[in-house]
Amino acid sequence: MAPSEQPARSHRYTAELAGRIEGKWQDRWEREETFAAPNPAGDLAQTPRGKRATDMEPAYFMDMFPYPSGRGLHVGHPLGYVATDVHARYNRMLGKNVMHALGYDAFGLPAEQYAVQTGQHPRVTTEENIANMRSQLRRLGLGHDARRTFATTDPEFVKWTQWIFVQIFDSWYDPQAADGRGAARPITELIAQFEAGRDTGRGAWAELDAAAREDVLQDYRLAYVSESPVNWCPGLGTVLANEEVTAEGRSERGNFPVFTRRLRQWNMRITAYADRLVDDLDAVDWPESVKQMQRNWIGRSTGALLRFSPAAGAASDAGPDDIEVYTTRADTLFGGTFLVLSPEHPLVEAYTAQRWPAGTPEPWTGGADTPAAAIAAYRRAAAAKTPLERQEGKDKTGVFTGTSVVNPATGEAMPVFVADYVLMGYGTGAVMGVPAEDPRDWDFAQAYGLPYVRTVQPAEDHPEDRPYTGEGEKINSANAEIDLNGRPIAEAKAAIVEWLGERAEATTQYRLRDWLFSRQRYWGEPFPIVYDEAGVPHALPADQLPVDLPEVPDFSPRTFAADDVDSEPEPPLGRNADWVSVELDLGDGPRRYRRETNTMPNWAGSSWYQLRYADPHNDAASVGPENEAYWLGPRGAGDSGGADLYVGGVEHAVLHLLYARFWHKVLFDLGHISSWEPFRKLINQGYIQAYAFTDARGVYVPADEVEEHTDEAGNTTYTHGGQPVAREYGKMGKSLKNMVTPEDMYAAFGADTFRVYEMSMGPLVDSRPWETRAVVGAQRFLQRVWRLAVDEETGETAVSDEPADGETRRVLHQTIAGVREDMDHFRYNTVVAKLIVLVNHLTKAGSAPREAMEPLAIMLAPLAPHLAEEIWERMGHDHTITYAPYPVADESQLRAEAVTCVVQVRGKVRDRLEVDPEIDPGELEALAIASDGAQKFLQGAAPLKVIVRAPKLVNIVPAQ
RNA sequence: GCCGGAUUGGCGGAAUCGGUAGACGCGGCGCACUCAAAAUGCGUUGCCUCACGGCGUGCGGGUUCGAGUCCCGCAUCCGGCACCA
Repeated sequence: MAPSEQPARSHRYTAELAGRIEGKWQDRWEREETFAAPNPAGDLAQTPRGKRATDMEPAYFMDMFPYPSGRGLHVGHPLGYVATDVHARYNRMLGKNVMHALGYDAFGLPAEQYAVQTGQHPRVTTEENIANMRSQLRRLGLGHDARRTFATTDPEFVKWTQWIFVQIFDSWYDPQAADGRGAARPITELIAQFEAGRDTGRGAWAELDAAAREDVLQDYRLAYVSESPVNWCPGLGTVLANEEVTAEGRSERGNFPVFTRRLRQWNMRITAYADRLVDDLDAVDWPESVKQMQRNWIGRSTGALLRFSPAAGAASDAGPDDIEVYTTRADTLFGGTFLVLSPEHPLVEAYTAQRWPAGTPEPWTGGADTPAAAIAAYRRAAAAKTPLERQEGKDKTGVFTGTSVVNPATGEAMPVFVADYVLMGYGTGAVMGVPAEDPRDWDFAQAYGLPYVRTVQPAEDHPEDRPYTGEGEKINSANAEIDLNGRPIAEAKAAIVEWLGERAEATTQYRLRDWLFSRQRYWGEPFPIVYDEAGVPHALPADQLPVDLPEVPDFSPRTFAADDVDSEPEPPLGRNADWVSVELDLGDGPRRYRRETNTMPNWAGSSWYQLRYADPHNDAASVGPENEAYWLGPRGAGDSGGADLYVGGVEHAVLHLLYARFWHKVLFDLGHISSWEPFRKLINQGYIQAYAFTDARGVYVPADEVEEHTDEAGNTTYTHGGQPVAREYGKMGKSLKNMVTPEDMYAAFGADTFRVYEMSMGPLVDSRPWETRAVVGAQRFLQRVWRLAVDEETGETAVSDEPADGETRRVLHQTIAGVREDMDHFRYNTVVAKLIVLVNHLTKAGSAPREAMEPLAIMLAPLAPHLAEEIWERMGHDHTITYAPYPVADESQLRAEAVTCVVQVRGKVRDRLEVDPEIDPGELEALAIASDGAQKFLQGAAPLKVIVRAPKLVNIVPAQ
């Protein structure tokens, strides 16, 4: 519209004016380095504000940093960033030294795939995407310390990622260290122990050559190469960590089938930290659900290893080794009627008999003439199954080995089977079959006609034809030496392990597997590892880092048909022969080495970036000790240390968050840092979801063109171009044609309105639907604030220096008290509601006293920082509102002159009284009983009982 | 199957110490201003009932003077794990 049309309202708070105000303050914050937080030491110790870090309480708030994809943001992406920004701004006003910055997690497949398509180097694409994302986010007014930003792809950052890898490679887990709790120690300490005579398991250390010594060390290093079963994904052309494989046995990325193959790959010995990763969850303030997911993922279980010997005469002539099984129910040994080996178990051959024993039931043989033939066929079939197929249907199958072991408790023979319901990857890969107390063993016993013996008295209503896994007294569990009958399960477990002596050992097992750490990709960190002629890996010293990515003719991973099980991984870095073969001096003169050609997984950079924000330019250390201790260090006994707040999506509950905890603990053990957890408090923000609409063909139509209709019966229907469409609810995105972008919001309302709306929609942790038409509510609120402070006709400041009236003071101080409380608990939705109440009161009162407007501006500043700065300045302040002290409620102003007391009869409200807040309870009781509402029920009679909660409530119970 | 979490008006949500259920916002309805519209302001808005009044926090029980809130049982939905011995 032309200005001449509406001269009277030329100073209205429109999207256009908001945009001007926002740009002004964003420029000024940048120019003045408003959000620069001083470090105690190093290059970031000085800031324009001149405050010293050591004079302030540190507060470190983090977001899960973004992957700078080229696809652009939608309104859901900034939710967490706005929340941490609100929290950070609030804490600055409480006088804390707030560190808040944002980096970029920039290695990964999308940039690589884009590079493959365009031929452009992924670094170019990545940097463009980062620049683009940075400008998109700048418009939100996030108060980040720009000096602390970085990308995981920056050579300076890669250098320290590689350095940390070397630390992990050059250490082992000493279970004796840290007073028996266990800790990572330098590998040199282990070598010294071997030199002093510690058993290597492969002969005397002094007699071993370099390659043999390295073989020994590889069993201890926290980063090691091993040939072991891994998840090979031909469709992606790379191997994957267990955490990256779905329950269906497919890749989380791309949904390709994943196969188990034995390959030589890098691993991280995260299993060494299993106990601490479980136990230390008690020290952090995280959502219980995430803690539970991590506990489940680590899967600690306590039980016992039991050893079974071959039955005399039944075994092959060779006399095979004992079979060790893991069980959590050692108490059920008397009910063990058979034994099962996983198809991959190393003792399968040794237990395979020459011929079927006389009387072997037909189903046990799998129809084969000899045990060897039956087992070979069975193993072949098992190997061809994907993990998914292996668990599908859960029908138990297996074949008899022809051999039996002896049950040490009963003396009975237990036939040994091979069956694929037993997994090689857990426990010992062998289980004792106890049909009566295990549903899986029950199913197998049913299928193969094996007997069962109950060893726990089932509950009375328990059906006879079911296994019983509940509590109860032991039965049928006695022999000449031990009698468990009548005892509870827990006691029986301990007793049986003790009785078995040499044949048993109490132990702990974990579901967690070591972390497969190498990938066959281009766009990742190269390993800081070279191999000598003997194939011995050598870590590169810090002064030779970073190892930069080589130029290669083709970035793409070599992928295969999704079901091509026999394909071999082929790392793209191997395509540059000049890079792979290198001459280096690692302390013993220049020699020729071959570089490791795998790259690190995506998770590497995010496993330690929480440290780098604290000291982003340090080129002598990943993080300087003084800066780490200040920002992340423990603040008292029992405190783990770590960032004060970490906000991000719950999808990283077991991947990133487990890896980051693991690396953090290794660095702690090695003495590089003082904190032993990376994140003290974790909040998982909810998702913003959106409605999408499909036409009669099931094709998505643009959601912003859909019209809503409500008929007289109140039914709502939707049409697009006059045709009915169906509504569904889900993610926001281009493919569902329901994407709303932050830019749309800036253009229509301004960034402050967008921020306020996102914070007011509901609790941070809940998911909620996006509704563009509701954003106007936030805009109206900010417009009212603006109108209180600024005359819309003249543009003059409208704040008065007259004192506020009593009622305004009361509302103001109630608001301050409530808002503070809510801010402390991240309840931003109710903060907004309370500020609206205050603003509505001032609007209704028709006055804007400075006494109320200044606290209002400060309370509004974390949520709508640009508008708050603008009116703060117009109220005569030269300095940014960022560090204005947060208001404190004056208790003496909170008391009202009268309060409403409800009069209840049998808990139902029957009357209301206006009373003095200080009223005497006895007086209030008399007033309540005399009230019309109460007398209607009492009719003059004395009440049976009266509960008085002065001054708010009286509940009367009449006599009848 | 196991483990977490949820269920409150047309919609998002408040009430978290057992004490006025529905704050605040969207949407709806009405009014003012306006030639008109937008914007803004004011009023109203859980359901049933003309009203008096009654009923209401997923369902069924219980504890209590009083229950959205605590206890027992059930249903539905969301998330995670799932042959882990």
